[in-house]
Amino acid sequence: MTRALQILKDAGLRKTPCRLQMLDLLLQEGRAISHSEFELHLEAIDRVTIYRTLHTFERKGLLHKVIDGQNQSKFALCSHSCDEKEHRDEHIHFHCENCDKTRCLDELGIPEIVLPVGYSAHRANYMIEGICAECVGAGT
Amino acid sequence: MTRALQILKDAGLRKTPCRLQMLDLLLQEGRAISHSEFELHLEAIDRVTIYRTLHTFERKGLLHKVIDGQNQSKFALCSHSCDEKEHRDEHIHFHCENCDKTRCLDELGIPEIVLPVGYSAHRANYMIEGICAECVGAGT
DNA sequence: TTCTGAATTGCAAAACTATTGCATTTGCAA
DNA sequence: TTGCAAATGCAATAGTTTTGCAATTCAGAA
Ligand SMILES: [Mn+2]
Ligand SMILES: [Mn+2]
Ligand SMILES: [Zn+2]
Ligand SMILES: [Zn+2]
Repeated sequence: MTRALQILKDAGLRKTPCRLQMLDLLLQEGRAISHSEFELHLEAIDRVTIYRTLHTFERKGLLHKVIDGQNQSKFALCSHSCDEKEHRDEHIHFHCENCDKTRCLDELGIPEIVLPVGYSAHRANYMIEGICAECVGAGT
Repeated sequence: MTRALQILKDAGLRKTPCRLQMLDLLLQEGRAISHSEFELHLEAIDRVTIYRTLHTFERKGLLHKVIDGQNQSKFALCSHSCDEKEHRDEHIHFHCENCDKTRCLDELGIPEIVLPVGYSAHRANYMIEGICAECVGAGT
């Protein structure tokens, strides 16, 4: 049984071509993917179905939305034990200014901050922009 | 001479009603403002002019773009010596889940991170979501 | 103060991004 | 194999940001 199929089973979701292709792309690329990038790879699939699948996957704890400062949401696989009840995706994200790819740095937690009196924190987002390992030293 | 006018002079920008009203709102609110919020306050001004003014101000180092938790862009006054050559806006931002207001925490720097080998950082973004000082204990 | 050219604006249109309604198709468990 | 809820495709709508261009306005020079 393929990895993508296992993920769908575990989430209690039906196996469909759109879902399998989207999971395959995410697994293969190992980074956050935008709606428009899915659209390019899934030629036979309707735009709307991709939007709906992204929402379903996010709700089920398969994906988390990554804010990378461009005006487009990207989505990355949740690595741990996220599910419908609770997401735990508090790690640093890296956006490459050269190739525009966005990656989860799962191993890097977000440093805690002491806030001014009166503020209370629920969630934090730490995003770094720069040049990724693939692009360093690679001209252009 | 009003504060807003002084800012325009210092930046070498012409005085126009749109620019003055936008700076006035930013100075009065002391927080990051979204395009749609400017649009509500500046009734006589065209949407497109607001977009263009935001870009101009950003380029001149008067504003910096703030990404809040919903991937929506907001804009806040630069507090220090930003200009056309260089922005220095590396501080933490706070987005309140209750009132949706976004503020710069200018006094809080962003903790540095050691990145995996090969990555190089240019800029960092640290955003906290939670409840702000104004909203804590204020029902609703 | 008046004049003049460049900067700024408004309006229309286009380009992008995301959501909704509904009829049809599909996956899966009984 | 069948029944039915879940998922999809398509058309339409809604929301956001950019672009082109003609008309207006600002600020410095005369
Ligand atoms: Mn992530
Ligand atoms: Mn700020
Ligand atoms: Zn890169
Ligand atoms: Zn608040």
